[in-house]
Amino acid sequence: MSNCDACLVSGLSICSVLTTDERTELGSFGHIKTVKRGQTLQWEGEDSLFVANVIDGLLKLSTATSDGREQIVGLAFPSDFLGQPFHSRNGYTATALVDSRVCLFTRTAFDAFTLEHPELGHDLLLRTMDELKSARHWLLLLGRKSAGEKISSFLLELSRRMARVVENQNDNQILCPGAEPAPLDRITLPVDRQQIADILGLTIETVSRQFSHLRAIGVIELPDRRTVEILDRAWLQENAGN
Amino acid sequence: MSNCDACLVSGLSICSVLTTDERTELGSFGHIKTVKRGQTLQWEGEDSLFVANVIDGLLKLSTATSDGREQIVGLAFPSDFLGQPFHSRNGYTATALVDSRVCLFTRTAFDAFTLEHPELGHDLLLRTMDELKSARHWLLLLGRKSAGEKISSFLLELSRRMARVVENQNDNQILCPGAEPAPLDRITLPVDRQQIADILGLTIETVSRQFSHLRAIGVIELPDRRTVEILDRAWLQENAGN
DNA sequence: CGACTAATTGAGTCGCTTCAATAAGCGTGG
DNA sequence: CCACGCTTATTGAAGCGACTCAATTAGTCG
Repeated sequence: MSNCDACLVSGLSICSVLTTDERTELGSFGHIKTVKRGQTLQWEGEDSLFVANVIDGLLKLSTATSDGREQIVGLAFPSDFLGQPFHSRNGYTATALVDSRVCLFTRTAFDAFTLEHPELGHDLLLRTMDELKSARHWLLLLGRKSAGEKISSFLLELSRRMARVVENQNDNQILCPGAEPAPLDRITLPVDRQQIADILGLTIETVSRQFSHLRAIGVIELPDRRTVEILDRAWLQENAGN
Repeated sequence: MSNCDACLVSGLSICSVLTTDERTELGSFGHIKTVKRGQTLQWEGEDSLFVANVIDGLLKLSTATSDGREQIVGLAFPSDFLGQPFHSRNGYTATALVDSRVCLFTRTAFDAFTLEHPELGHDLLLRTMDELKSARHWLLLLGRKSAGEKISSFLLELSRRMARVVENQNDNQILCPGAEPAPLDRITLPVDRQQIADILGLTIETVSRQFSHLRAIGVIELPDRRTVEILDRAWLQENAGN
């Protein structure tokens, strides 16, 4: 049983639509699980036994071909929902990119609870629609953009999402639904070059070359391999190919 | 006002979860609209004023870059749901590929009705999750598959989906939820080469060359430019790169 | 039958990948 | 604290797959 009142993401996660009592009830059959970096929470195609809220850390959602080519289909940041409610099989593999904590529910119990609380189902719908929207946006990126445009898009998107995470970490009680925090100009990359390649449908060498190129023309700085500093955001926006 | 009892897709569309009375109520503020081939039902980024059920025909859902590159992000077959409930802006452009008919609802009225009928919202959730699943599957295709694998995947997927449409046309009253009809070996392509290219993130020439190659090695036959006959389905499955 | 569009085929180019070598971080233990 | 080894990233050179540009052929419809 988890302590929802102290939950870092209770204001942004799916739980935020519930009353205190309802949240306590849902929390009574959820529990917190630690997922170590590299550990896989669920495998694509296997039985969908659990759903979860990400409390902190970061996970990648991925699919792969039988011969081992991988495509990352999403990233799950704190407060994101994870898993396949009402479905018997997992649609993707979920692996922790850094040590993470998730609030885990058995799928069937969560399903039943959702059916009794339509507002939860409604919030799930909105979240799923949002994910669908960004997945489709990513289709355009993968299908039609050049390597340079992919990198620019990635940096802008990451800057935006990381800002939300940081915002929530700094002050998780004050919530401004819909209000977007200012994007970060200094990003600590949560993923290595190979994973950037797997997100953008490129190779590690191409990612590296594009980074070097952006640095050479003064658009970004690379203080160390996990940090990107955006010097010319406008340039990135003009060259993201949107 | 539309006549739901005579609706060709009432058994498969989102309406199927409603009681007869509810369906009549929903139908009372829906109306049937004809969309001619090439006509656009909604533009990406504009106000989300309507949602719709596809009754018959076929529409493409697409996004584009500012310089005109297009990516098709989905196809809407009869009984598919179209639009952005609970969202103020359209997430994609929807254009009829052939003369089509849709059952149109004003978005706000549909939203209100959905909130009063949780089972409709629940069905919407399941459909959205399904679309998300296939969108993510498509990310793997666009990001990691070769042109040949893309074409193979496309033919198999199309064969599967067209079979469902034909099944429903032949006998729209007998419903076997979950039961998949046998995939078709003779497909009438609902799209031209350019649109196949826009779906697969390729050029028209590459699509054409891949088709020619498959014909040369005896995997398919091309009786005319809108027909593909699958001679060796197993080969396609082995070379679809899943 | 002739004009138009869609599709195919060919030749050449380009961008990304592949393969290979070097360099830079980073943790460990001396 | 620095040397050492390991992992991760960068850079270079060569190859190839898909694209571009261009010409031809095959359908389609008045």
